Amino acid sequence: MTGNTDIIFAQPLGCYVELTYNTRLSSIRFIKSKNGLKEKKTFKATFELEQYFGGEIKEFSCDVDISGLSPFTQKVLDELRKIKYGETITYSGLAKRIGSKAYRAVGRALASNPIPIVIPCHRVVAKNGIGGYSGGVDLKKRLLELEGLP
DNA sequence: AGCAGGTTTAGCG
DNA sequence: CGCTAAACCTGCT
Repeated sequence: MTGNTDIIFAQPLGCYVELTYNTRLSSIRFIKSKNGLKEKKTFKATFELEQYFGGEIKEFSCDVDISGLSPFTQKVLDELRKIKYGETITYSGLAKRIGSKAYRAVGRALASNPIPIVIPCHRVVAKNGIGGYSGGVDLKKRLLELEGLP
């Protein structure tokens, strides 16, 4: 693998974001380092992400590569991408959408989601609270606020 | 096989 | 009202 990566600074989150590409966008990760990293923008999705953070766009048009994940997980993530900007859904609600009541398994699927934000796992909240998040609940809150949610 | 996970719901103090 | 306990389903070790 060539390991093509882009890096941008996400103002609303207060941290850097690293995007990894293969043939498609394959993974996103958050970098908490305070040291000055160089922003690098070469792929379309990178610009989209930057525009998203700036509130200029609400949806992503780029495709993602989740072929390495299990069928159930892919199904969950695929369904999750249909959740629109500014909307939220509960773990059980999402499970119901794919014809299952495995809300616990849904949480697991989201935890193994390689591409947060583009696959809006932050829009999935617990029925009685905000729920959890791979990159930290604090990060999740900021993402929700960015979309105008309490 | 067994365990743990980004939950949920019901039951008690 | 806040907390503990058991249950559901999947992916991993």
